[in-house]
Amino acid sequence: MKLPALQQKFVIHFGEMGARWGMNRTVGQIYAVLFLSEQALCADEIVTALGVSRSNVSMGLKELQSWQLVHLEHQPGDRKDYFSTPDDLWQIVMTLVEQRKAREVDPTLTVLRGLQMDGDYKDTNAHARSRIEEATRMIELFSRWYEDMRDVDIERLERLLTMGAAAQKVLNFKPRKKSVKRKEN
Amino acid sequence: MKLPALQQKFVIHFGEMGARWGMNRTVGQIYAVLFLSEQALCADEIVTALGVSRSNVSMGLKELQSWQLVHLEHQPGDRKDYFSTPDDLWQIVMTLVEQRKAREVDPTLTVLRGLQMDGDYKDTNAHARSRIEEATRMIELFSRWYEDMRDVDIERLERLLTMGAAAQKVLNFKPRKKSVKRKEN
DNA sequence: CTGAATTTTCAGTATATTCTGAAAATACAG
DNA sequence: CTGTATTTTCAGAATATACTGAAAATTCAG
Repeated sequence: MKLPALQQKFVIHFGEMGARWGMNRTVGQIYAVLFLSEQALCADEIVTALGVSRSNVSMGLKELQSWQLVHLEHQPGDRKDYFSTPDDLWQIVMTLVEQRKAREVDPTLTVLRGLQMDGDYKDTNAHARSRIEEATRMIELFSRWYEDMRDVDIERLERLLTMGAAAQKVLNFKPRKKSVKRKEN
Repeated sequence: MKLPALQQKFVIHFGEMGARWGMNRTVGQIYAVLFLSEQALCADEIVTALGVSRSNVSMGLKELQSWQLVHLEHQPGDRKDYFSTPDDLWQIVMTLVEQRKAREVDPTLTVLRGLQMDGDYKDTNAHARSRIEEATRMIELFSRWYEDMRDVDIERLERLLTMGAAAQKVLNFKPRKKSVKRKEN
């Protein structure tokens, strides 16, 4: 299971990306290997593909399972664990979004609401209070939207995305807000 | 500029979150302090609010400027630099999204397209090729949607989000795809 | 049961990141 | 210019994170 050069590049890039997504490099790489593989792979195949220790792969797979990004299966007459990613890329994207929401957005909402319940809240200065409330409102808006959208399948989503964009263009006859400055990269 | 307990909690939470968002804890905290403050603050005020070193604040502010999340200004008759966050929360959210896209999505798209240009590409096995192509297509779909949406102002966005959700509910008379399993939190 | 195959755990090590204080650079009033 | 206020840089220390190999735990065929 030595990886061909091209797949190597893919794997390395997803290692870097994984690191920005709250996994670490190895976890990202393990995922990438599984993503490209047609068959489910066992831990040792991943070890040779990536050249990292067996224990590292074991920990990485455990993390991917906690993200619900890989699926464990067995092959008849083989005691090993085999891992694979869903065939449906859309499902993968939704899982990623769901997990990030659970790890980033939901706890933030909990904290923000908690602050507003807090005994000291009324003593906080008006400006800070209104920023906290505004932030809460905005996050709730997105959460609600996301929850409505969560179960759309990909064909419908494509339609909705196109629709949203078209609607936006129509509404946008009026002069635009100045856009956020972009950064080259 | 010692922070009241409630604001302290807010700041600490955004420190944790900042860490998951590719800044580090201190950078997140600096941002949180500025976000809650009505007036622009100078570096030393942030130092006392957070109890970290002056140089750490200096580096943190530099990073926040590179993310375009804070704005530097001056007060008449004062040589110090003062920093603030935009009043418009919507603009802040758009900046965050823009930056993450620039740091996560765009480079990935570049790599994926690069692989397909690569001399070895045709030699790669069919399954890996089709996964790479599928991923490219999906990321392009979202990028295009995002680019269409980028300049919407908040009132319009609220309408669009509501519209999208409503449209989704109407389309959803037909049986749903099974949803991604959710995790409690 | 027993023992081989396999996975998991974990203490210690290696690596990477963040933070600090001191020194250097910059900015500008007088 | 000179000197003071301010910000930035950076080498080294502190901290946090990731990785390994060896040992322990688990699984299951015989």
